[in-house]
Amino acid sequence: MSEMLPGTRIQRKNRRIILRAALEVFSRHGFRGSTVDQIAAEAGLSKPNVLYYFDSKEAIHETLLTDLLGTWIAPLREIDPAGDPQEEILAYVRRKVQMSRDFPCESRLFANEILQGAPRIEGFIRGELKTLVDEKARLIRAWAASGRINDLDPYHLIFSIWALTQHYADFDAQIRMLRDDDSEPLDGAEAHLLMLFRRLLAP
Amino acid sequence: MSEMLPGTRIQRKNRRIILRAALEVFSRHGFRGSTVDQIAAEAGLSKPNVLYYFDSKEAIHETLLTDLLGTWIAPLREIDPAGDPQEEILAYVRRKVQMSRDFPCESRLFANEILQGAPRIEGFIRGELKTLVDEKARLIRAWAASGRINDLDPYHLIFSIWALTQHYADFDAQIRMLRDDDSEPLDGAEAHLLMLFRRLLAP
DNA sequence: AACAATCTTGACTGGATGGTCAACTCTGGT
DNA sequence: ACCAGAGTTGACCATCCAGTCAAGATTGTT
Repeated sequence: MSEMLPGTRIQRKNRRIILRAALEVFSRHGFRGSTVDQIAAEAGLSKPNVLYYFDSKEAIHETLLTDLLGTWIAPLREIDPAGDPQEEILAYVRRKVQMSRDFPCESRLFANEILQGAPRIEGFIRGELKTLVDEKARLIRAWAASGRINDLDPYHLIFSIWALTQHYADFDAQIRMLRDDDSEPLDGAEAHLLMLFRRLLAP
Repeated sequence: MSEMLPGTRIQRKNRRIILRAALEVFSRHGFRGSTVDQIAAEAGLSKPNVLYYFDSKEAIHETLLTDLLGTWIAPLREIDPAGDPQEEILAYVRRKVQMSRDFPCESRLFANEILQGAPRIEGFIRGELKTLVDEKARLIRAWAASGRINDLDPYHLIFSIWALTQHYADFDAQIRMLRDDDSEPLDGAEAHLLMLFRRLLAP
């Protein structure tokens, strides 16, 4: 039998179930607004059972956040200095749209943290994220200097991509209420955003 | 003596102080995450004193939200069908940037509500806001049909304006942590956003 | 000054909530 | 079948928190 993951089969299964349920609850109500009872109910377990697998509510939250951060910056990291500038940035937009579609809860969990002033992930933002953003900003500036894309502030460009893509996950409730049909808002969004950034980036 | 506002001088003063303090607290921690004690401390009053001026924590929150909604849609309402299409939309962007600068707490309070699924303001969104958005969407579509601006989905245009402008208020903490200098991020943002929408709207 | 109305607060209550524990059940290996 | 360890939970505790209340302090009016 493989020794890949720690814990028994049941441990692995229940920890996964709890994290899934906690993500749903935390992403909607924030840390303080969520209760262990809610998480337990969502997971289909009893409260003491949830606390058998995690030391505390705080520990569940921290696990979720830590797991999240890695996947959160992966799309930005994949921007290839050797690729075509416009295509690389548009591909990044596509990856971010995809993340809003596939991981809306994760997006809201992140948004909740930032809204509160980012106390739990300040280290990540000032460290790993800032290093990466600075690096990609230099790259974009170099691309602009070579005349292959419109010359714009790379930080504001990155913030614009974040704002526009994450908005469709974070403000999903509002967007749905403002639509007549019940089509997926993100379907039209991808085309709209690609058009927007194509125009913005054209030299 | 004027009878403009209800209550005594002290009542008006303290209600204002409490609402100001509550806005600060609620906008950071959300409704469930905030305590009356926090609000009282921020206001420099005792907890029972806060509850002397408002029936409940819920009542404070509701007052804030109701006060907010009116000012929140005013900038959109001001778009003038008789004006120049591009200038009208750019002026709307400018007003929204101004709101993020002047009322960041209000923006975060709103964002918190939407993140939670907008349970308290669903009526407002489906009613007053939707009516207004639909009206302005028709206007923008007519403008596009007349060839005076780029032909794009008016709903996605409006969502883009909201996403980009509110991002600077809602994600302020992150943006500050990613900057080296300590200049006001919104200074550069306004120029960036106006450039972005000028390019997007060009026919 | 005197009085009534308004304002303020320390001490309290009841319910919610995070976390514990002892007793119980289930699982897998022999 | 048996057993040791893993998994589960009802009952419980301590703390936090919204809201109450009665008693005292302040204010405005005469």
